[in-house]
Amino acid sequence: MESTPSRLATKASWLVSQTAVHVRRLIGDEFAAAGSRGYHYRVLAALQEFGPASQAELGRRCRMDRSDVVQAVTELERQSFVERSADPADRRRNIVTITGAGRQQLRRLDRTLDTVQDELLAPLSTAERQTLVALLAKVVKHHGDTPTS
Amino acid sequence: MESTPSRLATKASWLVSQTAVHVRRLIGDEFAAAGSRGYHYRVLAALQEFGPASQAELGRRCRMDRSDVVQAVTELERQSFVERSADPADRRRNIVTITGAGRQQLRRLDRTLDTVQDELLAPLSTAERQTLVALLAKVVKHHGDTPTS
DNA sequence: CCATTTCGTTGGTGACACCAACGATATGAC
DNA sequence: GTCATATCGTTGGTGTCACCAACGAAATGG
Repeated sequence: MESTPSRLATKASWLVSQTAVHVRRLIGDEFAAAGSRGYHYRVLAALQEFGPASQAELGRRCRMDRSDVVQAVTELERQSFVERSADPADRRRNIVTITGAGRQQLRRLDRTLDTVQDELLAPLSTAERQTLVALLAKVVKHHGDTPTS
Repeated sequence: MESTPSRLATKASWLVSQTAVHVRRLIGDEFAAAGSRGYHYRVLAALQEFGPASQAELGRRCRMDRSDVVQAVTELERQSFVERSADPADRRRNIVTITGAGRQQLRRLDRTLDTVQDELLAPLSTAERQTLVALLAKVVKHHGDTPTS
């Protein structure tokens, strides 16, 4: 097997990107089989944990663009996993609510996601997994607090 | 600031993906300013480290699809960063060679990439950075040895 | 010699992230 | 109150990366 350039193999940016590729592969297949994708899971998770929310709030919580929330919610609505209703208190807003079927789908996605974590972190010990998660959390938090815009 | 669902924030897959998003943001801007993108860097790096190569070999080294190599090499050729020539020993192959200008571009991208590593890993100590790189390398290596196909 | 494989190429697809602009609505300053 | 400003949902784009199918040309192995 041809080896990859050391310039790449030793850089954190490359390793992160390639790991993310694997994440997408693992999740993509499983989610597609369930008729969902990453964006759908994010929205369902946010609704489950924080209750009904406007699309703008969902976007901020899930790190999604407003326009992508529109599409995700539309697709989830078509699958009867969420409901969209006008906010009487603020007529600009929609209130998005998760349904029973949505909760069920979320549980299903949660299960597959748990096995994905195991596959992804297979070569690491329990301690190493915790270390990796902690370090990545630190990086993500830092960039969340120090936004680009 | 609205917080993200704990389902997401605690999962390695989410943290990896979000970190990769930051990597793309950091690299994307800088590379675009230099008229390049990730694929271009990969090809230039492989050519620099291993010398002239066929497109198929570049694809295997850089984890790129054959068709994506075609486009990247075409664009690099248009910028005079590489040259494409037929392989006399195997008329199916092209031999791709990096040019002087290509080496210069690679050095430029290398520099910006170094500063990107610093920005990305800013919240981590030197020891933590090494740990993170080692853990990710283990994950990437594992999935490289255990290919999907 | 023929089946199989490899190579470059074309022309798609999908996921994710993002941007600009719009009308409708809410809010804050004055 | 009025008016500038900001927010919300929506539409309709764009770019990057990853990937797939199919093709002709060429090499290879049995």
